[in-house]
Amino acid sequence: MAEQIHRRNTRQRQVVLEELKKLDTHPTAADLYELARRRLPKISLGTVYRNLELLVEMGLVRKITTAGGEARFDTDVESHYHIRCIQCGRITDADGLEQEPLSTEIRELGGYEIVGYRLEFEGVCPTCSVEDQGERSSNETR
Amino acid sequence: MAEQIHRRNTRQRQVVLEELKKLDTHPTAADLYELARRRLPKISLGTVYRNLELLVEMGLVRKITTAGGEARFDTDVESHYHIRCIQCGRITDADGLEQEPLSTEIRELGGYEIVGYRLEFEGVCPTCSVEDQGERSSNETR
DNA sequence: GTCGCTGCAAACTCTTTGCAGTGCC
DNA sequence: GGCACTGCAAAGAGTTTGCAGCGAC
Repeated sequence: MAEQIHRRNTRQRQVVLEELKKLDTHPTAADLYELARRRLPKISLGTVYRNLELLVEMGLVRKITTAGGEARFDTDVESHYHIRCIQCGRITDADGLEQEPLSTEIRELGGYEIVGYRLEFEGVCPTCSVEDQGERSSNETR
Repeated sequence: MAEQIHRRNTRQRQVVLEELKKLDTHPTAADLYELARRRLPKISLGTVYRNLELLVEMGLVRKITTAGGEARFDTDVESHYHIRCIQCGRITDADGLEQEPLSTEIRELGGYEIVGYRLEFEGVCPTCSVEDQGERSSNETR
């Protein structure tokens, strides 16, 4: 269980991690694929996924799974909250609010052994907020 | 925008809602499809999805999108927290903890206009907890 | 009779996986 | 040189959608 797994330091893995570190925008796997492809035109999406998974296992990357669907990735491994734009899905760090450790009172809930929690704020990002103003006329229910 | 949309009260819609009301287990669309099929053998999964979407729009059903992937559904429209089993994905209501209204201080965060938040507890459900005990030998990393 | 809804199947999005070849250690 | 990793492509899960016919109102 605690056996050391051998990992190679491949160019693909380096590039994925480097591109992710450059950003603070919480890109999706597809975003990173596009960025990595500029440097390694033959890299495949499967490789990006496999490397992100490994990097998460190695503790270098955090995978953010929000209500929006696609997973997003982050090199800031420290725990912090996220804000999700309910219109475009963009994820931003909630700076200023540090994630509080789980209350020791909440170790058991509904028969579950509680190990953590995820808090996610929902809102409208500045970009979508501006677009809303301009789209008042062509508004649709869906 | 506020125009009245005419909706028919179809058998399929009734059955989906009735089956959902019977449960407090937060079934997935596929679960409801199976249940509905016992009463309407020809119902299609697409119809279940379409009706769930309509019922959500009508405010009769809540859609729960957790970190786990599949959406789950609930007729308890009142806001409350959920606990997700990190092993089997089961969702349970966090009884006893009422969802607190969003603090008036948090109306703006990182440039976002904040409209809400979602809090989800993570833990191991009673069933998986028991299984863990019995599977200590055949444990795998993945 | 109208048109919202249905069943069916195909399509779509995101992610994972099987395989044969490649290149890191 | 072994084998972790790659590119490619196909498969998989969950969900949506186009279409012709059906049935609630």
